[in-house]
Amino acid sequence: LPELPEVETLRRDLAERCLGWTLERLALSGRRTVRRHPVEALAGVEGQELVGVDRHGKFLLLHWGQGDTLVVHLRMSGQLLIRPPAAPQAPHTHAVFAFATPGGGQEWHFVDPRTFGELFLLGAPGPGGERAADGGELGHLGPDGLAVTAQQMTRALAGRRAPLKSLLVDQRVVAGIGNIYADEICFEAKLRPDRPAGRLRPAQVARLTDAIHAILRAAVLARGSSLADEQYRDVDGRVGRYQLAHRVYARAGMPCPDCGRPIDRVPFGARSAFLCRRCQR
DNA sequence: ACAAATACCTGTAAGC
DNA sequence: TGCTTACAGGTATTTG
Repeated sequence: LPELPEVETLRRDLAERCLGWTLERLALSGRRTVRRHPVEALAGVEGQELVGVDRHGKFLLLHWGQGDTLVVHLRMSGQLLIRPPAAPQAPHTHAVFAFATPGGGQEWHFVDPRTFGELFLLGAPGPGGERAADGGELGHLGPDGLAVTAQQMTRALAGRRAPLKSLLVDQRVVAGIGNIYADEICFEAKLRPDRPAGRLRPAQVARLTDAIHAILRAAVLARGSSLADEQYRDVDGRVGRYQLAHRVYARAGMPCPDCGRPIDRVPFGARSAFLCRRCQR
């Protein structure tokens, strides 16, 4: 599912191929796709040129020529596909961006079976006319996972009794990590995901921060993870390959790559955590 | 202030 | 075979 590496792969592909394209029409058919503000607020983006593609955590930011920023979040099952003009739409296509391009025309199809994903215009007035407070709709996000420092992690973890994994997936602490990469990061750092977050020694916080950077960077290089359902696809519909490098996630019973002991699956909230009891303390 | 639980969804797989 | 149930999980919201 789309976490930081998958959204960063999307960002890079769009920035490489789509800058300078002019949005001629944005057709929104999904009833839940725009829900933070009236859908009409997006009409103003039509006619503008795509001038920048940014990312904070799992949020994709599309910057347009007249200063608007359209935010895309794929949540669980969202995909953004580059398709030729008037290409057939896959089931659950909720938005179609039609562009004028140097080559003639292209489309983006926003596909999202589970409808958790969303689009919104940064700073647009909400249903009651109110605007988001300081920092906008993204103001709650912590530092991006690729840039977070050990000092920032130390501050965020201090005094917290919650399990380490809970804080790794808390977007206010560090933005971009989800269930898959939290387990992989804990393994890389040799720390149990269920240990209290506030009791890490400075050397362990440093190891954790290094692990965050190393795992996320490696996953970006591999163009993200596609799980068994192959739900995650890039703009061309291709799967990632970092799932081949997973060492603990969804690998219960398989040998730990470092010590050979079978990987454990332990209940974690309403879900699970995967870890090696011998290598992770 | 913090922590834990729940709602939101649908496709897939497992179980009977 | 066909049905029911459990599970996958990011974020906002609610509850404790």
